[in-house]
Amino acid sequence: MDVSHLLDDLNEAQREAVSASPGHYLILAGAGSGKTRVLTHRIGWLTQVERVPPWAILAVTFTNKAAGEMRARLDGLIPGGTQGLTVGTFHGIAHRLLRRHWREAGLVEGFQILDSDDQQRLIKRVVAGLGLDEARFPPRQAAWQINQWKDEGKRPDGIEHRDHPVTRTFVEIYKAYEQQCQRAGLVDFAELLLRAHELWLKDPQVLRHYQDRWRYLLIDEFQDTNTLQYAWIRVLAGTTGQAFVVGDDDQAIYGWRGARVENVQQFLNDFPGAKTIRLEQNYRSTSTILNAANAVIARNGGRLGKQLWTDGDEGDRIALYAAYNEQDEARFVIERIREHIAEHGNARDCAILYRSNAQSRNFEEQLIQRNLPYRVYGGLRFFERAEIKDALAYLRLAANRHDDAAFERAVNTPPRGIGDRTLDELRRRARTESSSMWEAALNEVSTGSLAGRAKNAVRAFIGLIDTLQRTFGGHDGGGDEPAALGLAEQIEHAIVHTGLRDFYENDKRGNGEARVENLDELVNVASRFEMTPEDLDAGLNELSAFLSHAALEAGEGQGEAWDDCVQLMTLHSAKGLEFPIVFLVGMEEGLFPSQRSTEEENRLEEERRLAYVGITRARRKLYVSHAESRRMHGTEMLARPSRFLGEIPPELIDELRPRVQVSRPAYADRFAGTSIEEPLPVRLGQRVSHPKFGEGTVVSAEGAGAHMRVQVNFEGEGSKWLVYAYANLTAL
DNA sequence: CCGCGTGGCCTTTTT
DNA sequence: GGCCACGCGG
Repeated sequence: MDVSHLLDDLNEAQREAVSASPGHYLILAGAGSGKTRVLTHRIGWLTQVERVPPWAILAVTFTNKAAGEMRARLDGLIPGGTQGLTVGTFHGIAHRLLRRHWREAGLVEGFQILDSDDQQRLIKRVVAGLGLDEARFPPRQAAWQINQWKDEGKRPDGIEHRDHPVTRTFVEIYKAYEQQCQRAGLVDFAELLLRAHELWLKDPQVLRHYQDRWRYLLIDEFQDTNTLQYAWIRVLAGTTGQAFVVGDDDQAIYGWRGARVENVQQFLNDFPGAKTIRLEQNYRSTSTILNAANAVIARNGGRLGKQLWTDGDEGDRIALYAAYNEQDEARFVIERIREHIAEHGNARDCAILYRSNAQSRNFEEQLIQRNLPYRVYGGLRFFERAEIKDALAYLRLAANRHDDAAFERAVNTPPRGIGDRTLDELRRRARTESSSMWEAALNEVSTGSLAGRAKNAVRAFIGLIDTLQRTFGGHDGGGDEPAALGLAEQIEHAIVHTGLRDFYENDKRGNGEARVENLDELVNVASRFEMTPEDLDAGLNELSAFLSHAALEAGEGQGEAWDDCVQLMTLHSAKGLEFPIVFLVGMEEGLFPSQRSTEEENRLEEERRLAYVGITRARRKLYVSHAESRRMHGTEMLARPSRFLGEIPPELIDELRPRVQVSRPAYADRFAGTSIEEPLPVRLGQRVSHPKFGEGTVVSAEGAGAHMRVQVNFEGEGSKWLVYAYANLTAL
């Protein structure tokens, strides 16, 4: 068989990876080095040369988008040859596994998935139910902690320091939350992975089955794996599986959400005989851009080491613009974009990348003013919209009465006279009888102490859900059921008969019209929905499959990627993408690197990797900019240029609009962390006294001169930001 | 139950 | 500055 198409057009390192002999491999793939290509061609090689049956291959990605791209490229590469191949996200694969083995995993058959928003609401109610002070145990933080524990594979009984009062309380919240989920048949994202992992550990037969099946494991973005995902791969690989992991330690930017770059190093220890192959030739950027990226990332310690190179052009120098303020910065960027478009370029060639979402506003305002089309990535996705979740809550409730998260959402949206008082009563009853809200409602209607009006309202709601289910043609027992409604009809029916549509139509808050459109779109989406063979295989019904799909794949943000629009996004969302022209904006100390990351070396290095990611997004031309003054959180702040700018070799930079002020130090010295630091009037760690707040310690400072602010951690009062010039602090 | 005023907060994001 | 959660008054 001719397999030349698998190796032609590959460089030597890529070929080595694609055609590697059996064993474990770590592919260190630099930015733009053809990583996806290597992954897909490796799969082609395995199936066509090594004669590995496709069903023995498992390819894991982090996002649905990445999984979809891989599938599409495989289809192009090995036509018809991908039958039975598993490509999916960690969560998607865990989900399928649990559907198939729900009994062994200790779940109910029709379990549903809780998204982060549902999870947080549920935890909030758990915190309230335990009688805890929400100020001392914020639901947000509790959710974060629980997810962190789950990501580390920990159940309440396995948590250390449970004798510490604060930890103990969080463990209690965790326990109570777990019980609620179990009773309601709900599984959150982290739980999907944890359950699947536990299933393997406690059921050797199931594990054996999958170890025997998936002998070839390919993992994308390996540097982003967390503890549990890594454990998952190890268990699944067992002693027979072969792991081919692809990643880049220099692009690890998700440490804050539990990803462990250390896993890359760990892999070499844990997988016997693992070999490392480096992909360093870059096919994306000019050598100028690569040299800048290499120089910046070289400042990080503990790297596995890689040096990007290209045999392409040197290209333009990097343009640096020092703006007066954030508006001047936006004006500069938009002007360059206008010039580009005027020279018959496309708007979509240009990307504006920033550290935090709030920075998009300035650019959006000026883009609107100049009448340029743009698209902001991120933000609310389709299935995360309130009206969509409202509609789905009715379906969830019709499918499973004990889904408290859905009950709470549906019960009074639209308003039907079931207020907080009534709900508190139902919650109290559900808690004491450890039942679902639905059961509590039933009991309350028959034997409860609710006032007449409230009781009627609750009774009407129960009737509404029952009717809904009957109309759907569910499995409600009765002999002569009407023909079952299709998914789209069910949704349409629910939207109309629950009053949701009317409610949003008459919504005077201005966006009602858009919400109704979204509801209509939901019906459209449902009518186009098709179950995958895996869904059918797992024995899912259409509704369950659709609901899972909604939670697992929240859909696109606004707009379509293919329109000719200027692209605006955070540096994090830009990972994996590339653009001919990139504007890296807001390169200022305190913003990028962000204030909170400058105190710890680890976090600073992660910021630096983010800078590396940003620089390497650009194909032809990179602009970097910073503003000397910027409005942040409502106040004008002065900021020094980012240290990362100073880390780019000066000879690669073209400074636009050279500064005329003589009062400022010359170029190199303007950058923080290079040589001159403006002296601070206080030291970090300095003990100070404040007339009102008492004594405390200076923990950080930002800005300069009259605008300088310091953060002081006061005993008893907590930490506060104070404008140094007015704070009247005395050093102790 | 709704609308409005106030106070606190404030990186990054996918599943 | 802007968003969101909460509390009060109609």
